[in-house]
Amino acid sequence: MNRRLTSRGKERRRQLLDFATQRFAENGYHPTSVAEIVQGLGVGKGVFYWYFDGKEQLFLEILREAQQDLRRTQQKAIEGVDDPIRRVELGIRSTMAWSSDHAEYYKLTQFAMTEERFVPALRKGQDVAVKDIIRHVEDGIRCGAIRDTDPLYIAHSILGLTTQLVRVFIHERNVPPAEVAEEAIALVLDGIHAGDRSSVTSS
Amino acid sequence: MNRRLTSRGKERRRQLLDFATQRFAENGYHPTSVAEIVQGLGVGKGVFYWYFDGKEQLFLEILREAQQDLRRTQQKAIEGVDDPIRRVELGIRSTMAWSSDHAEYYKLTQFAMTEERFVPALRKGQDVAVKDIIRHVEDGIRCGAIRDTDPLYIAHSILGLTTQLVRVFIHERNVPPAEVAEEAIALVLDGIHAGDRSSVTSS
DNA sequence: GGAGAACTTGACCGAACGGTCAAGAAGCAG
DNA sequence: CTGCTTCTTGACCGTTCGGTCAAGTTCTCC
Repeated sequence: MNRRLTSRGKERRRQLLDFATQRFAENGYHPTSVAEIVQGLGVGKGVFYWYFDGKEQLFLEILREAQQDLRRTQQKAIEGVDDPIRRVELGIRSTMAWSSDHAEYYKLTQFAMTEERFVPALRKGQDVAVKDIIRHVEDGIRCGAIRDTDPLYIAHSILGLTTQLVRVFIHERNVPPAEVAEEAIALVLDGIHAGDRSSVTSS
Repeated sequence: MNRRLTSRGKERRRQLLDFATQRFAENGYHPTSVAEIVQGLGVGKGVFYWYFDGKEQLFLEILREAQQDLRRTQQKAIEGVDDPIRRVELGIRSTMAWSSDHAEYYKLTQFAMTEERFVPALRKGQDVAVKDIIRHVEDGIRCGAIRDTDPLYIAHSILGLTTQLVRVFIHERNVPPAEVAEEAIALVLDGIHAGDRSSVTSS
């Protein structure tokens, strides 16, 4: 579906994307019908199919946009920083901030993983994220700042720990993202063991 | 729906639960219809509604059983062990083993989080898991083996890191669970920083 | 063997879904 | 105003879904 859109058209498309995202996140993909989406905007059903091929394409579009936006945010956050540990730190911090601003997107990802047809789109995004982290981790290993373990494990550990803390503390408990980021970074860098190895945890 | 079931009845119920679990995991909850489930067992539709109130109750039942089974496995694994770090370790190890044997449940959990009506059931299970971990963490803090950070953060960090490694390495890459457990434990205990603090990582 | 409980059948139902489309309104360029 | 594209309407369609139920079969126990 590639249509020439006027500025009014682009605006409509945005409205549809935003409202659908909100409803999908609040109530789930399947329980949210196309009829509900267009009713929510007070327009006819044809509007929806003017801008999108169907419900599925709309959903994929939402995923794609979110992945793109998060990655841009992360890259902006670490640009100009060389220290690999620092880059991981800033990546976590910016992810927490972004996730706090885009709570809706989390549930969409969760759901997407449960239906085969959405998995490929999702995997694409995660692969990019992991590749990004791995680059920093490998730099860190090379310069001796990070333990010499398979970077893939490390990258996914960071991803998993971060994701869970985002869900539980930011989305479910409304803890400020900066605060959660501090804890996440401390745990990522030094684990749960007692005995500080003085990670440079600037605040 | 509380029916007196003969042994034949119990067997049927099991078949329905198992087959539905498999299909939900493979293809998603919504795309799997009740009709498909009963066809898969070669029985009439009435059979389904003899044993369950509906599709939703069936799904909740599957979740409940899985949570119960995992917890029993964990408790069996740590019984008789006193050292808190050791208990966390064994908890992770048994979780990895169980997850490897029950790959289907992972996707079900993912999905359940995306629809409001399933969240309460899920939360109940997670709360129990967190409470279990917290008990060990508090013991660990008390005896100085674990850093003095909010146990809630630590518990969720462990949960999140473990969950992610399970998904990526056990479910997606078929790495042996024992191997993944080793990495998880090392990362949980000591973080990603270089410089071993000689966690007693027995193999 | 008889009675009642446990189980099974499958046609059927109303509702809801994603999606289509002929028709028309609104905006804009010439 | 004319003609073209963009945008909007909402009735309508075929399909599928979760769920019901009257009827029939099988099991159990006395």
